[in-house]
Amino acid sequence: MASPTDSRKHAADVDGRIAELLLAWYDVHHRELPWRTPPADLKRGIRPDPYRVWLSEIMLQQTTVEAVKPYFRAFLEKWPTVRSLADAEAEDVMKAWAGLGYYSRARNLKACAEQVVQLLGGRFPDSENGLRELPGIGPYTAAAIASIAFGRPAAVVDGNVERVVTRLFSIATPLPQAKVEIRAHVERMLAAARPGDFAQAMMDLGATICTPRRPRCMLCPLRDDCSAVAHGDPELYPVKPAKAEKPMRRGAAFVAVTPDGSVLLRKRPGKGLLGGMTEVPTTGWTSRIDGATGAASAPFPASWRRAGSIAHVFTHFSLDLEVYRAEVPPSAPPQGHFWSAAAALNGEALPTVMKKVIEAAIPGATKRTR
DNA sequence: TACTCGTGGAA
DNA sequence: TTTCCAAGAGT
Repeated sequence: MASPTDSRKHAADVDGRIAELLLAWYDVHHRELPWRTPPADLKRGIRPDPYRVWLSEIMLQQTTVEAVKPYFRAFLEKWPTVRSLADAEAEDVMKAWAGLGYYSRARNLKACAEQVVQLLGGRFPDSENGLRELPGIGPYTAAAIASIAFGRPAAVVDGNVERVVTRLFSIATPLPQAKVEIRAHVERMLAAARPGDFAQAMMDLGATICTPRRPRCMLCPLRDDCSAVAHGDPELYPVKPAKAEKPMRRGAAFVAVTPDGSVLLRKRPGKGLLGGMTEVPTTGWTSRIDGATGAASAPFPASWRRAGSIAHVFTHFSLDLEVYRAEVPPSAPPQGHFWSAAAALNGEALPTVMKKVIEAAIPGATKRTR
């Protein structure tokens, strides 16, 4: 009969073996990503640039690697250092972020860069607690930067880690209640000497092997230690609560265009949905409309004609917008509005939903180069 | 704790 | 077509 002490020692052995297997797999199978310092470089003493680690982690929040890549490259080209980003115009940052979604991240990104430069001498904090003080950096991102950029043994728990760990240990507790238990497991496995590689290895495993659907268990380095593989179906984990149904919202959008192709735009409020981004004039997005009501709610009288409609899906609601177009002579813009020249349209801080609206009214308008 | 907050790709 | 959901944070 094993004593409690023996039991704990056995558990520690298992955790240590898992970390070693995972790191050995990562050395061979790690993904090569623009923001990543590969393990061979780390072993040669090359240190990651905290600015790049931070920038990538903010962009990667709830966003796929493939979506982030071009934005990461563009940001690094425009603003190679945290100081250059701190000195940037906020509007230029929003323009560069347009299309990536979750626009509060862009506002917090700029605010964070300013704090790092003005309050911290241009250097990111090297501890979780220090990082947590900065805007846009929560529990996950603080742990990720501390471990990847500074080699701190922080427990990095993201969606990948939640999936890998709940499967490894058959944790049936639903998220988010299971987070405490997941974190405890990660902290025990962390004893390894390579915290940053361990975190990135867990994420690579989750992204390429231990996937949400149809996990490739036959290729998994942790297969022999995985409780879900041994006892049942890995796809059962993690257990998540049922999601709420998305309500439908409706509205009308108005694209006023001059003979030379300029389009009337305005800025949305700084906070909330699409905060700080640019849009064409629209009605509210709650009421059901008909054509007469739509044209009557335009920003000014004009010969508005239906140009079609667009559908867009946000995180918590779906939106149908009727699109109206009017040819108007050049004039002073209404209060709070501005004209964007045809050649400048593509560079505006237009979220995807607004590019859809403008495309419906003026095909090709947002795809022209400046 | 429970909402809010985007987008596009995969199955 | 529908559904899921991706390196979460702020309130």
